[in-house]
Amino acid sequence: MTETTIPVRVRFAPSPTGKLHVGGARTAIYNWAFARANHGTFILRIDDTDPTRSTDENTQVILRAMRWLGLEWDEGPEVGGEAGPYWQTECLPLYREAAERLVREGKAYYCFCTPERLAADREAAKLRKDPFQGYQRTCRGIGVDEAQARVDAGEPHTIRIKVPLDRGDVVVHDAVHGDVRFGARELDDFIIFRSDGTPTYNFATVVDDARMGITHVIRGDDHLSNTPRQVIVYEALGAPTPVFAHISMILGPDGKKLSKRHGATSVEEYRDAGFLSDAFVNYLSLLGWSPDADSTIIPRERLAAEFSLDHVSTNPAIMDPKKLDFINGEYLRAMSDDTFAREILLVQLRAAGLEPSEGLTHDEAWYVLLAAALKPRCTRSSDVVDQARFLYVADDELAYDEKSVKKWLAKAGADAALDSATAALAALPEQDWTPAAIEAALEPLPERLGMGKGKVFQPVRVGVVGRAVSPGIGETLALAGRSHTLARLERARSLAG
RNA sequence: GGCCCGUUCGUCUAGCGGUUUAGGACACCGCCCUCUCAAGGCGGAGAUCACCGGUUCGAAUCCGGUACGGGCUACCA
Repeated sequence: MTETTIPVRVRFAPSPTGKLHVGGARTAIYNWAFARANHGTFILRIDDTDPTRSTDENTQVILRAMRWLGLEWDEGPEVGGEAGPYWQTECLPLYREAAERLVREGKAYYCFCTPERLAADREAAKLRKDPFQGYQRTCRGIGVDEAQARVDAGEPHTIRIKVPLDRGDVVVHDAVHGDVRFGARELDDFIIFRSDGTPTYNFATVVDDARMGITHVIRGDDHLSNTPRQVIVYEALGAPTPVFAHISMILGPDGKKLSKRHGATSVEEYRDAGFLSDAFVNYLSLLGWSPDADSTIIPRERLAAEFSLDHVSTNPAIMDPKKLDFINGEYLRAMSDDTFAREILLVQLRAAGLEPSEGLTHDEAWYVLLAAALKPRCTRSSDVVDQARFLYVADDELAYDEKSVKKWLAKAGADAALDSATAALAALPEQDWTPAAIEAALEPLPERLGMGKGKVFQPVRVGVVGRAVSPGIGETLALAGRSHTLARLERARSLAG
């Protein structure tokens, strides 16, 4: 992007009023990637000024989600930094000081209008069809001494910013939208400090962003209209305005704002559903950004190296779960069998209670074989559980899928297929019980029986697996083991017609 | 009401005035591979670039308007 003379400092500032949503996650990813691509600093700040909705638990959930996403922050909670505090609730005195300083400097003033009065003014403006329905600057003319006296007397008051009368249009320099112009008449003297002594969002974030030396504010589109207000605050504070970058929203499949009724919305739900952090980050980063015309799989190193604001698209993106599945499958398949066995198989099987939490039920080679067999058949990590389940039930407790039995076992010829397969397999000694040897043993049977391959192999598969779908027959039987295979074939024989 | 933003295959996008019969990916369809299901390979269909006008020799690309969607306009963030 543009070359910057000062080092890049960006921040992600979630409100702990809920879990980390996919929209917030993408904002975090862009901030992180932008910092990395520009050798800058990525700051995490907790915007918890809303005490009624913010909770420590949510904060923890967000930190955990950030860690899971692999978005390590350089400054912020738990890691500290020069520009702290990184929690807005710890900055309350700072906001107060800043606001009072502005009052002293004549850049802000006390307002004694009651909410009722404001509502009435707004109503009146609407009635006379005044295009401007903002604050009428009622208290702007009150003398400094009088205002101070009323404040000292305990009269409820807010503090409002004083937009300079000679301030022209505000032009926001946005790295993704270009220059956006807001008419000077639209700006009103908005509240920066509430009567309860807390700062408003538009004030607190600017105080913090200025204090932290944020150079680029990358955030959701919903803040674009607030930006001119914030620019006024920067100017009052005498702080340089950062570059802004407003990114679009993420929508549900129906084109409406993403919400619970669309299914999973929080990062941890995706984690729990068996998505890989790398794949999830890859998918989300592509929702509104692309490095070139034809890349889909973008490792986070590449994202961190190539991310740039001028390739961020302006239009909202609809979340497509199918593509997420695809990308996740790609990452799964890209893993080595060994890694897949250790990080996916074992973890998932243990979570499902199939593998003991300590020790293993099979030897290492077995897991690698299982990994190789299952890897191309999974889109989510958790898919391995269902596919491996037949390997973890007792022979006499294996459940048979009704349709598969009907289609393959309860058919004429199935008995002959099972008998000859059993004979061929029984002749295979334990030490030769490998996928290749099993396939070699089974290979001549169809011709010998004068049957199609499916007619021979499918009854065997259903007999051992309980259903008609599994990895290749050699791998499947090798994984099941010799004795289990023979026991199951014998049991299946009774179901064959 | 006012202000602001957005609109390229179903979806994510490439595209920055001629290189475009608008490219890629997911999804979809077909074929190949094949003992099933995947994976993989090959191919196909799919977008009058929201609409209307203008600028230009030439526009998806620039300008204006309209429609639709979204945001802000709060003592929410």
